[in-house]
Amino acid sequence: MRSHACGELRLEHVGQRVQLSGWVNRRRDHGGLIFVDLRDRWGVAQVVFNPEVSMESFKVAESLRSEYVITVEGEVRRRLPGMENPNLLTGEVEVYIDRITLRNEAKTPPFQLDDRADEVDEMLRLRYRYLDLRRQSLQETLILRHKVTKATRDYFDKHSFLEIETPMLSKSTPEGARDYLVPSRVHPGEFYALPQSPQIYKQLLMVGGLERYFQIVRCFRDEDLRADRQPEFTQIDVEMSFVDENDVITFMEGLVADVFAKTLGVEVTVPIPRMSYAEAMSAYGSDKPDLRFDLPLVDISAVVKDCGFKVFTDVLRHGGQVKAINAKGAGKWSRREIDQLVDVVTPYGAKGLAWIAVGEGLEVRSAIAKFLQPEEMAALLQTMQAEPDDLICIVADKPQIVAESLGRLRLYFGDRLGLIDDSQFKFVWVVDWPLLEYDEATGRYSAAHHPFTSPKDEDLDLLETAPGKVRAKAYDLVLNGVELGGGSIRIHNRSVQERMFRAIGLSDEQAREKFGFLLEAFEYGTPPHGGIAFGLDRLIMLMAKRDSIRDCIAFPKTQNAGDLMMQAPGRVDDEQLRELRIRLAAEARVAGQS
RNA sequence: GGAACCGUGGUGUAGUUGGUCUAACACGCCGGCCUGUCACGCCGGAGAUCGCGGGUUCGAGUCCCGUCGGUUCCGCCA
Repeated sequence: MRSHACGELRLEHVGQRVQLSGWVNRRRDHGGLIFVDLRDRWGVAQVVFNPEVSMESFKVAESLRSEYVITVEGEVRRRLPGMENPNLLTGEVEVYIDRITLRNEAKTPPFQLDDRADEVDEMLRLRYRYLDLRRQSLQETLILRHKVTKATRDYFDKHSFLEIETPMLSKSTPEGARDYLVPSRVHPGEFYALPQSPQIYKQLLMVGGLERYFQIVRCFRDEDLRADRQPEFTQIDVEMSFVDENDVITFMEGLVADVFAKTLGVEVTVPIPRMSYAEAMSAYGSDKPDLRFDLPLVDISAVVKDCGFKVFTDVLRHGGQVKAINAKGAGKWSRREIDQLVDVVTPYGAKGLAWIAVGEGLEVRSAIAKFLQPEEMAALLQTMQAEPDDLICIVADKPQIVAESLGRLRLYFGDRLGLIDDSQFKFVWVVDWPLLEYDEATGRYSAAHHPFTSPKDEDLDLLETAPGKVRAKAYDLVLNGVELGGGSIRIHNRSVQERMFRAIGLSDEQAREKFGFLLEAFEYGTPPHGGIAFGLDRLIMLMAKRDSIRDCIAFPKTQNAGDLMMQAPGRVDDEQLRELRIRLAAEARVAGQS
């Protein structure tokens, strides 16, 4: 049905007879002459219907409408001088049509399938996703996605990795995200869980001697959605034997550099800088710092420790800290604008936001000025390297709250003050993560990464004495303030794994029940191993400069995990439920009546 | 579980404090004219009980409550 793609026609094809198939992108009817922009995946070509060339084709062309599907044949000609269209790659030529076959008519689409559709309500576009997909901007991200996975497979293949599939029907494990469950018909009352990640399988592949594994694999987490979180998403999943942290990091830097070079033509400088978790939290108030701009958090505890402002001194007396950021240029903002900044930090637990606006000659405008001695204020300004028009924002609280609220305020200023250069790709490895984090709700420690992460050798014996101080052999790759993925060197020794389980409050009995097969496997000569997983959807989102991973997935779900096109999820027949021995609770039955 | 924002012809928007709103504009759609357009042009036309339900009021697109859908965020996401 085609000899050429619409988008590939060039001057070199002039004089050739071609057959094209595609959609009517636009029709321009001049009465005695009709132009049609014919579109396929490869682009757009102008085809011309002239009654002097073919009255029969011309008659058909008069009835064409947007999105009609046609096949046309004719001769490629160079456009008349002055009639070229420089906006079109095919703009120097056009095809004079003498045969046309109407393959299918089309209803008028519910929205116009051009760039203007970016403004159309996403709800409508998701209901007609198959129409939205015809648009160039969406096709571009899917093409990029293909190129990225292709480059990824090539890279791993070149380094003798094996792509190995792991089960989708798996088992629910404690900890981690909520599982998607699949009822078993054969085992009434029992459920499979869809994998949150193939974590244990890939470790067992290492026990199985496969040495180098990767998989581009779907993962499922039944948690609430965000712009960068879908209930099903894709990971580039990797595991290697006989490696340490440095090996995995270096290897993945090679992948990133290779993929960016081959798909975007962007050179990623390796090695990618590394930053400890402690440093990231302290300087940027985030475990995924956006390094496209500076604006660091500065500890001013020492400067204000004896000042007259009780809020600061009380916090410091109770083990808190006082930190500040210096927003260049925001010192000129109105009182009203500055006062609204407090709304940025209160959702993260900050009880308030103190600020100092710096004017010409370093005179200050601030509600807390009266609590500070002149020399304290001078020291503060010097610590913050204050200049005219600066706005110094201060939060005093527990370290965690200070970090999070000032970290968010930093991002807010980065956006508001235009500090972010969108064209950049700023990578950073965050390393030396804590192994465990204390959960105030349960009064227990839980795994910060996952319970198979190896402690640093030198911290191993803190596991029982000071669990919060143990650092992990874990690493996250961060790009432009987004967590691209993370991994770790794993525990490969039964006794260490048992100590880890105990540290997170799992009894030996529970550990054996849930992970006995893993503990047993560790007794059969398990090699040291480690790995990582990258979020493919997020990677594409960042590479394509999109704000949502929905733009990088062919058929994404809405915030309440629904599919507006398929109307999934949906009710099932009573018979299906009977086979599964499942009976709906009363509230589920009522909710389903619609 | 919580907070905020959005919902007006097919699409995108306008609609000031409730009152010629008998709902406007652009695009699209339909019909007519047009042989060099390329977001073609010109002329004409159709198309909306303002998401849904209640309330306040003499009067609601506009105010209030609820509900549905969507988005962003908090919690959650080892």
